[in-house]
Amino acid sequence: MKKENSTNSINARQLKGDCGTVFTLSLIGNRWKPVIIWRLLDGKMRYTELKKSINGISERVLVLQLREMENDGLIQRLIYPEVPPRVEYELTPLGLSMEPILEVMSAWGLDHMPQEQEVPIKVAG
Amino acid sequence: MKKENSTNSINARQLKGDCGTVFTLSLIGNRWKPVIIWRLLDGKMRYTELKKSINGISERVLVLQLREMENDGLIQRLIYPEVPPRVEYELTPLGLSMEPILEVMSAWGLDHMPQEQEVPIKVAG
DNA sequence: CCGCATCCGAGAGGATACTG
DNA sequence: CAGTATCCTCTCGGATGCGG
Repeated sequence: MKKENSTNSINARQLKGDCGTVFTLSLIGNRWKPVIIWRLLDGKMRYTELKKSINGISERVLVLQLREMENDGLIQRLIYPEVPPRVEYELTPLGLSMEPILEVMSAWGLDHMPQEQEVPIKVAG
Repeated sequence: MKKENSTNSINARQLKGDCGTVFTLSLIGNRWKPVIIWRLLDGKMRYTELKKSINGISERVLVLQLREMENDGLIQRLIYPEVPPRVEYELTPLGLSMEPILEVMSAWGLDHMPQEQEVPIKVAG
């Protein structure tokens, strides 16, 4: 809470802050991208692996998100010319650089969620 | 990039991470809320003040966002029974606790935006 | 001054069937 | 296996007019 500016006009810090957050959220401020990045922080994954690990996402949406993230330079798509086909997704350095943001958001969320229920760890492996 | 888990199953860190980020983004992961919080970090503001300071937002959307944020406990609405009416919006402690998140997102955004153009500071005051 | 009511278009995200 | 192709719903956000 800085009151360095006592007038009602907007200051540069605010405008730049807007800019930054708006840009950041344009890349990851939606339903699935943070989850995808979170998964890929443990290393590259194949398409079906991602799909199975992300509960509730549809195929269409997963592909759309992956394509957008590839265009934004957050992930890299690795295609192996094999039969059956094999595609892996991997974070770029830019994507990796988002880890601190996700950590902060995750920590705040866990701290302030209504009732912190422990997530069941049991997952089909 | 932690590879503490070499199997393909999901681990607890990931699930909790999802949870936290999804919850956090459900509160501020949209077009205007980060900007509104950013404004209020400098202190409480009146409705019209907010409207003028946030370029491009419509009245309807501003009110909707403010109501949602009030319901989520991020801001407090202060009504002064005067004529003409006077309403001020102020961050709650919960809303204030989001400052670090916005700072991190803003910093990352400014660092990685295509061309960092200086924002013109000239604003009608 | 501070909204609320109404209408509207765009697009995000979902379900499902099909293909190289 | 790794996607396309359709179709559909629902919410977000915008424009505008009115009311206490």
